[in-house]
Amino acid sequence: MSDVLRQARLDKLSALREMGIDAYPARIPDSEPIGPISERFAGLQNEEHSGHLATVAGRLMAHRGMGKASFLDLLDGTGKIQAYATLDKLGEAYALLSQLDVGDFVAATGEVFRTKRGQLSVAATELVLLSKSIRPLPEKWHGLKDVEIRHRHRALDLISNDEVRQTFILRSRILSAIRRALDADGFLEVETPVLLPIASGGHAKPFETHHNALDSELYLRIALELYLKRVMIGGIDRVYEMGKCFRNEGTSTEHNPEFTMLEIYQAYTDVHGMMSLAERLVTQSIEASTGSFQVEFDGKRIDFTAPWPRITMTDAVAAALNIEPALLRTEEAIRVARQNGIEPVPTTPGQALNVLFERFVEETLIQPTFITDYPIEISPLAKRCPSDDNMVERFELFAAGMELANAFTELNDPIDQRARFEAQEKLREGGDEEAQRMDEDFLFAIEHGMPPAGGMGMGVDRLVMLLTGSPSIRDVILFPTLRRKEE
RNA sequence: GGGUCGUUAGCUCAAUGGUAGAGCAGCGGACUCUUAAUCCGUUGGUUGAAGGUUCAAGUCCUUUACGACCCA
Repeated sequence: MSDVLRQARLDKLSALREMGIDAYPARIPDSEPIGPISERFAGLQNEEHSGHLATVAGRLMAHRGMGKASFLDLLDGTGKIQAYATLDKLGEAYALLSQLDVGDFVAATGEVFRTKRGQLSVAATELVLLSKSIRPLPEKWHGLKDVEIRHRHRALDLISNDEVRQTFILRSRILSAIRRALDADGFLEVETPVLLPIASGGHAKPFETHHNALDSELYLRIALELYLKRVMIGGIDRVYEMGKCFRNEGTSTEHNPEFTMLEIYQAYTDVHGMMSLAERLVTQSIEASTGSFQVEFDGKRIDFTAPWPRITMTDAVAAALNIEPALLRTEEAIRVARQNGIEPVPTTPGQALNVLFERFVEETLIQPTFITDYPIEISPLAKRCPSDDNMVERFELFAAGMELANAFTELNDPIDQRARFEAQEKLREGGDEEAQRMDEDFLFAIEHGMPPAGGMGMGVDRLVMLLTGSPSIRDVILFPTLRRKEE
């Protein structure tokens, strides 16, 4: 950057030192939050004085000098208030103003009053520099728009763009609403390892790392599933974890290599229990955050009022292609895929159904919709449907064309589970790098008996995207993964 | 991985292939009720990087970095 602006502020630092002022004092005046003051004196008439002496502290966001009087806008985490600084009230301390810049932190003490023009203000009798900034903030009116700077230097984005700050406040409220809802239902939040000898429980390539002291390769987790099930096998009937998972793949508006996953396991229920749990969680998140069940997202209006429609994958694909559902349950499904230009041509009916779904249905699911009954070959951890050996009891929840959640009646048959893992390893040998890994430690646990259970995973970032109307996952992750830039 | 678009002052943006500009911020001055304060004056540039075409390149071409969007 041009050092001229920085140098001007460094010169002010020197000037302050000569004035005997510490620009970064360790002891600061006691102050009160700005927001409550604004609320308390909202009824103050123009030119009326409250008689209340307040000290406020915040970042200087604007400085309007009038010669022997100045107006300072101070912003803290709760709100903004104006300080009115005049030569006659401040005396020699008024000289401090000439060394202040927008971006500095300042405390002002004085009586709360309302100006002629109706602005609630503090008539400063004392002005104290709390911390000096030596770089200029982005421009006050147009703010910071450059997406790259916004992501690389999120602090500036948060300062400049109020809606960004609001998004992350809402994110926090959504997360705590989820925890509150689950805790109230008797779920226990646990923490399971991030560094694993084998990354299983999902279809994805993991990040690899190395443990020096153990001299062993480790992987970053791609899912929480198999460890949470071990906890449930151990007798914690209702368990969840909300934490980072890592997938070694490209980025998009819906993908970040590290993302926040919520996984929930509940003994003595099934996929249907998970459906109503999904509806409850989203409903309570909305009530705790935006309060609005109608969400504007990417130009579309999405209505989260439950219950949400439920449709089988087979019926959804059949409707999209205008064919008979029965056709998709047989080898004919492969022919249908070929006819619709699917490349490479799937080898099993289940894979064909899944690819057709992803190609022709997924993006059309704008309103919240449960898609149920998934092919077994893409669901190695889910229990079979009693009526159809080729399908499993599973749903995925879609909204705005995005996958929001994924749930099953959990497979608790250890013999079948081993066979499913073996089938996955075969796929891996056939070149599918994302096929799931055999996890002997998990099999060891499940062989001791696992209760019947429902389980669900939910993409927390995507839920936050929808509820805050953010079209990119990078809008809801404070520090999204970016390529390193040479400076 | 492929395609499209973008990158110019601290920030937001201009500039037919022909002298790189504006607003805000900054700096100097005036101003005791402003709030995008106002008024006068003024500083600030390796146009992301490298190469090429041309009398002349921010602009055209090639390569490249980073970002955004779309596609697989």
